[in-house]
Amino acid sequence: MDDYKKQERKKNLEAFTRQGILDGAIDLLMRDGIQGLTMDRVAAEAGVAKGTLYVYFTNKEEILDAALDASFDPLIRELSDLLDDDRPPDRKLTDFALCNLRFFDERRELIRVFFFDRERVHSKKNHYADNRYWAFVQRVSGVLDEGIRQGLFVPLDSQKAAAMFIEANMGVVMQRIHGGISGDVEKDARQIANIFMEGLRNRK
Amino acid sequence: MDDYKKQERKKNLEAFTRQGILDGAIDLLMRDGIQGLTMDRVAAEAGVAKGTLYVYFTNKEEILDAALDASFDPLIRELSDLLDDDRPPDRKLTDFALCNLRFFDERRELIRVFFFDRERVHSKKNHYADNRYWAFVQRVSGVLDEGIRQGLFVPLDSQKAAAMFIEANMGVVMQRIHGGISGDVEKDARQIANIFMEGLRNRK
Amino acid sequence: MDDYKKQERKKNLEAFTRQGILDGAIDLLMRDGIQGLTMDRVAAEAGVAKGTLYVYFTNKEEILDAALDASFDPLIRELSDLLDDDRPPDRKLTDFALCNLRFFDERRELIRVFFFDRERVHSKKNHYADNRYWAFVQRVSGVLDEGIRQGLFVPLDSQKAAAMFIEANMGVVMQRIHGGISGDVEKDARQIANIFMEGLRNRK
Amino acid sequence: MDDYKKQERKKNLEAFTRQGILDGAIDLLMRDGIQGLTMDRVAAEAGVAKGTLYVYFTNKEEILDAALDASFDPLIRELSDLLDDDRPPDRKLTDFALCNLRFFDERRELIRVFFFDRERVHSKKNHYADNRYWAFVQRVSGVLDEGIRQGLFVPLDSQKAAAMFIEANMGVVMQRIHGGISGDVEKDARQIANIFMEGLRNRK
DNA sequence: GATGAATGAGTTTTCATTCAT
DNA sequence: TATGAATGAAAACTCATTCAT
Repeated sequence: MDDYKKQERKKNLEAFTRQGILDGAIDLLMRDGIQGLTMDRVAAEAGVAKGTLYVYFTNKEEILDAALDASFDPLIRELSDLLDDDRPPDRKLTDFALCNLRFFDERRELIRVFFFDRERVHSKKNHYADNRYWAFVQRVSGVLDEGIRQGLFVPLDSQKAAAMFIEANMGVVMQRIHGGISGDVEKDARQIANIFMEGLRNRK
Repeated sequence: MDDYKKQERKKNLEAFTRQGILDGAIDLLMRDGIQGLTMDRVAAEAGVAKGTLYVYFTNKEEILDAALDASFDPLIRELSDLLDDDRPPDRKLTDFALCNLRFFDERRELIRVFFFDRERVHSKKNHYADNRYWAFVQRVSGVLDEGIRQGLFVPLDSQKAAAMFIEANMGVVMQRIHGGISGDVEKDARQIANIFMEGLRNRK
Repeated sequence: MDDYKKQERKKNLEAFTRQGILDGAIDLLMRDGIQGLTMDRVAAEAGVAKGTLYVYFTNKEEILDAALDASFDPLIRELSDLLDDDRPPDRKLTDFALCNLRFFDERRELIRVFFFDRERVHSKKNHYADNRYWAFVQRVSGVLDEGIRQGLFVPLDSQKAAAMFIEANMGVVMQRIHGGISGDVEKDARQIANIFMEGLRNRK
Repeated sequence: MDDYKKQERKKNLEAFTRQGILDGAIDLLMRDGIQGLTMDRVAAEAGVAKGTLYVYFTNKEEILDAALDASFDPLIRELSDLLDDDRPPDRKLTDFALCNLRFFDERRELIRVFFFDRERVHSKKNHYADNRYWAFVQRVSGVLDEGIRQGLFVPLDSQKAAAMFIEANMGVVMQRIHGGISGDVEKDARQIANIFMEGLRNRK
């Protein structure tokens, strides 16, 4: 076996162990929340020795960060794709809401993590997840700007509206979880987008 | 000194120490977040011995709960009063937003605690703060129902809309804090209420 | 009121408070054992302030000692009277056992205290309860000596036999408590005395 | 080194540390009694960090239990063997007493622990040491039953007699310790068994 | 690289005792 | 004398991290 292949294999093996640790951490995170994430348990869950964790990560925080990243990755990717393509702005908002609702319906434990993550976020500058959050605010704000430019939406502070929109989504997610997920996702998603686009006002 | 006065004074003294502990806890909470709240630090901050904490509170959880309660008490009271009086529903929404924005502008550290509280909340049934949160969802939902009854708003799932509205407020709060509190409060408050009531749609 | 009367009254009052504290301690002792005896609880039980305990007793140990003394006082007195009067030695042994069994049947919580007291006893020289225990060994030993002198019992090391006899009583007490107090007291008492006096040997 | 050996060595090392902790705990127990058994001191005595204790035992109670077990193990084993073999019943009683006396002569501090253990025992159901105590009562009771069957002993409540016998042993142990261990063991053991078998009565 | 035994600083909690009023 | 608020030393337990193998 030549050196290149050897190195390749090694790299794969490493990636494999690293992923295993991360998977264990994510499982733990979804099961017991951030408080339940101890190095002992991560090691046990991943089936490696405690010391091994420190071979792949410098400390607990790094594992936590990576696990959080990985947890939200499917959502992030989906939302990203959605915002990237060429649907009309109003459609994008509805689909954005739909994605959110679906994601948390299936992973309701993550809502806790989501909020907690923000708590961590604000205690430490330049946190990755934080950046990601604000990146989404930016992008939704871009969608709104696009709608404004197209004359679809009224001119307004699109950044604030974007933040509002994202949070409003979380509000409905919490409502759904709190109430045992009543009502179908599509209807709720439409309502979110609707209120944002049409408002509550009855124009008869 | 007669007995009544003595007892009165004692009661005041007691309340004083208790409040001191609570103040210390709140300060700590706002400075370092929930993770920074240790009994040692609370005692130091309040200028009492560690044991004294246990004279006034049965355990750490009680202090935390009381501190959280106390932190949000001014906001809760203000919002409560506001929702109770006889303004028209649309005005209530604007004022609600205004209160929120003002409160967190001045106590921006509390936003972290606010979110974290919810994290704690969902891991433990029947938490007080949780009840308080959902009580507000209920009351805002009541305002919406009133507006619907008056023909002011279109009929919709008022509970979900209420949750959306409250969260949307938090979204703007975070925006303001993130961006260094740009723009005046009234304008932002009006925008929140506006989007909810009128929507984004440009009707030319 | 003259000075004498005043002082008398004071003394009575003092004795009254002291007794109240002791009564509270005894109740606590019987309810929760020695581990459950804290100064806080004694004060609450006695209906006085914590500080007051230190007016009447120098420290916790003194209260504990006094309470233990008082707890076993009825037993001590009864056994004392019994050993003092002029029954024949063999009768004394039976009656001794009977007293023991009856006492602990009604106050089974004290058996724990009894054993624990010995634990405390041996960790500290010259403990009162300890002395009392050995005093009883002495007196039972005296009864045996009397029986020996009368030609009733065979000559033997009466001190050791006395200790054996007292402990054997405790053994049956524990048996009774363990088995839910089966069999009547008189029969058990007679058996204890019998075995000691007649032995197990079958002489056909 | 092959895998088997490695694992073997590891197991030994582990057992070694565990035993070291236990030895420390036992020493402490014999020196200062149960009250003197704190995790800090056990760690210091065993020459390990406090945290290490929790690697090998889940909590203090487990250490205490294990230490008590280990302390009495030699006695338990010896008594067990003795009761198991085929000596005649009366011989078994004498030998039982002899074992007891010898054991506590050499480890006189354990007598405190022995009694205290019973205190703990009765405050908590299904404690191991408790079972062990009552198991011995059962087995001695079996010896008595055997003697009765053989026509050696008079028919009586063998359970109660067994409890008496065991406690009587403890009485003599305490006597010996109290009096500075006067008289030789054999004589005392014989006396215990004798009183039980022959009684005190002088038959001329 | 992988291990896992060992660590020890940090955390919550208890409670006998003191002392100013 | 009586009070009870305040104390602080001491106890049990946790867990991220290190390091020799």
